Amino acid sequence: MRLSSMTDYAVVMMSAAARHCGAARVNAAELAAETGIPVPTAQKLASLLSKAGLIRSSRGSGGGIQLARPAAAISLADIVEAVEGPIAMTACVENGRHDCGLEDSCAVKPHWGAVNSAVRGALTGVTLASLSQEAQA
Amino acid sequence: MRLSSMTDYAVVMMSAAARHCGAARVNAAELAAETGIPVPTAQKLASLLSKAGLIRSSRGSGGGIQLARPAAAISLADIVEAVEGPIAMTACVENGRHDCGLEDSCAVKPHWGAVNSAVRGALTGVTLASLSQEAQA
DNA sequence: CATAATCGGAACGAATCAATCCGATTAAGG
DNA sequence: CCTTAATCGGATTGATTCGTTCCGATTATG
Repeated sequence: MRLSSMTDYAVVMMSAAARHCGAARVNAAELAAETGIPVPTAQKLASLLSKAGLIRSSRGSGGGIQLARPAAAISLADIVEAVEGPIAMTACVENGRHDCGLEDSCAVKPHWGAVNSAVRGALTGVTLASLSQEAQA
Repeated sequence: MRLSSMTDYAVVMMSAAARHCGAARVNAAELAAETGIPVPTAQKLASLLSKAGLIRSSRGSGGGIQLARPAAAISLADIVEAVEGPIAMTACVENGRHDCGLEDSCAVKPHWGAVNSAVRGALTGVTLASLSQEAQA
């Protein structure tokens, strides 16, 4: 019940990118320096986020990345799914995996779908824009 | 964003125990045989669930375990916290851990509390009684 | 056309997790 | 009161996944 470090870094990185939204392109190394994330890790995250369509990446010298969507249109669920894949609490609901050993006799299995939807809804309700806001403390 | 196998097994095991609620005591080996969970794993889970106060264990010959509370009063969040510890999406909010490297400059940190509450609320809304119901499919 | 800087994917090492085994404790039965 | 039986509890081993790092392919610039 804890998201991986990669996802945590991805959220921090996206938040930093959101603050740089004005600047057309920011390279991954710059974001890494600001956030403290190791540079290779930031590059790997940039690849994942780019493939997921959350950011647009420009190659070549002077290139960099920028948000593909407004920060308000990017939810925490999007980032989690981009890094960790589909949100699935259990291996039962994964497609093609049948190593549970119970399968049909498991009375709990049919209920996981509702749980997944509830958790996903909770994460969808949090937008990147709200995460980028400064703390009110 | 996936709960561990131990938690998955714990939910299945608690569901099986709920169905045996009529029988005063059921030993862990019996539940393991019904659910297909390895016996040593079931024993370890029984220890965790007992320490968390979700089940009552009776030692000695003829002993076993039984639910400490009605199934409707046990939520999925209780089981998750019993096995995996407090629900915390990130290591930031863990008490005593300060290995993030960002700490104060992290603008995202203050918002994780709300996310944790949202997810925890989603899990609290699912009771063991509803999980024990047969599938309506 | 040559150069430089970037993204993309693949390989290595470390840490956590899951499963297993053995000892201590406890209640019942003779 | 003693023996027996069955259970919890913690410690060890192995495997899987995660995190990090490095190298090659691509692309805009000078």
